[in-house]
Amino acid sequence: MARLPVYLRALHVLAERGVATVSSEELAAAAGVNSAKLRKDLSHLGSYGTRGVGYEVEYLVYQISRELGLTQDWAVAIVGIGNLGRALAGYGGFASRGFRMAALLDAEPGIVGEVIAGLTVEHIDDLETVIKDNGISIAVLAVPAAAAQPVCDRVVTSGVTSILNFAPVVLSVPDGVDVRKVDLSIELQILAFHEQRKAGGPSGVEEEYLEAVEGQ
Amino acid sequence: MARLPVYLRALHVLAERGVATVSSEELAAAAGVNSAKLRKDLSHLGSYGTRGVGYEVEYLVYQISRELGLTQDWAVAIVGIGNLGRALAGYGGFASRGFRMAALLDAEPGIVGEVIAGLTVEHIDDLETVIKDNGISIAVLAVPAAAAQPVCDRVVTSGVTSILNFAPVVLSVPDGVDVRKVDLSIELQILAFHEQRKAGGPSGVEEEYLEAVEGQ
DNA sequence: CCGACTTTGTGCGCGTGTTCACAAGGGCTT
DNA sequence: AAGCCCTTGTGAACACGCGCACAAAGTCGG
Repeated sequence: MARLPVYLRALHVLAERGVATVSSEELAAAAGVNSAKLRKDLSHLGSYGTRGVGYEVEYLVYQISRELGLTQDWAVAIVGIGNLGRALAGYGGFASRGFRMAALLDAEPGIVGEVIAGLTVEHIDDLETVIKDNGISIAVLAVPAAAAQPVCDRVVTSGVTSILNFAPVVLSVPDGVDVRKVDLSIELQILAFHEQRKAGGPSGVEEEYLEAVEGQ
Repeated sequence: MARLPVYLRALHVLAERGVATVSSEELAAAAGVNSAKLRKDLSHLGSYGTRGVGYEVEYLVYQISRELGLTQDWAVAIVGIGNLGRALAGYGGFASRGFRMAALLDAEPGIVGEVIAGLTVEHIDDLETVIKDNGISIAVLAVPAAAAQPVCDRVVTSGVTSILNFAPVVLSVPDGVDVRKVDLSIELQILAFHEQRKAGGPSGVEEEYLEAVEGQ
């Protein structure tokens, strides 16, 4: 389930506060979901709650981490070390959750060799070797749109089976390979859509258009 | 609908290639969705197709842009000019879609005054003034987790009604304010979850745990 | 001008995910 | 030890979105 990471974060916050046990109601509020949904989610990975009391925070953290596969560490490569790639390489939220930045790759000669967050940027020509030698199974693509599909094909051929794609294109991959897409522009467009709705819909422009046409 | 931006991008690509008309089947393939779903989506914003022919690319671009509110320009502020904030400020995908970066804000004295992508970073103390003077209705939060809720409260008070949140916290906002959340760590965790499933589920660790406990 | 072909727009059934509501179960107090 | 209270876990109704399949509609060739 896609909500487990949210629960996990809320649990970590509670654990830091020294909270030992939490009810589904409280945790649901912290995670911003319905309490029944939370209980059903948790029941899908076993019965780890105590009726009349709630869930033991520490144990639940362990169970969710295990379910998500965060008890093992995952080697991640970032391909494309532009502004976004650099930001991702330096983002602390990854390392703290079992994700290890194992390689940075770029095509630009001026960038190759640079050291970022303790890693030397390698040339994309060595992509296959780097991925295999480091046992990388997750790749993050922060390359230009035109390069995304070719790079994608190469990382898949090299054995990567999970891809986080920041390029604004629809990647096609073989069965068995997972792709998640983050498109910053799309997020803003969705906000603009709702923003416009609040302001009374697209009517104003519509009428201008019709008037312009019919006025001829 | 959240898919309209995807259609729009595919249409832009087609328009650049000089394609004048497109069938739902082709466009659906380019956007990576089912053709019936695409037709239903498009029919929700009016009947802009011609049976037996398809959709006129240019006209459809206009209609979707209008529906999404991209025919007007939106003033956007980025709060938090760390690595991620810089990457966002320099991201070309925004300006090309009617989004105008109108202000950059940060709390760090060493960053305030810096010029990024043609904009001078302003101090967050002036947040209210900056937002009102520039007519900003959309804010992007790229601040540390601890600062997210206070900053959120301030931008909302200043009149912002749409927020794109990169901080790993659940923001609480009044009714009428839209929040979209992008959490890079969660995306990776979801990939790890599926990755683990491919490798046979969390069984290995489970057994180790049980053996360790029962062996006592 | 007509018929065959193509493609849109949509009614309908299905599966999934969500929520309500409650029974089962465990702790706590007396 | 017994009853009360609290919280989990889940059965069942509900809502929603998806996709199939087909009728309506418009184009193109003869």
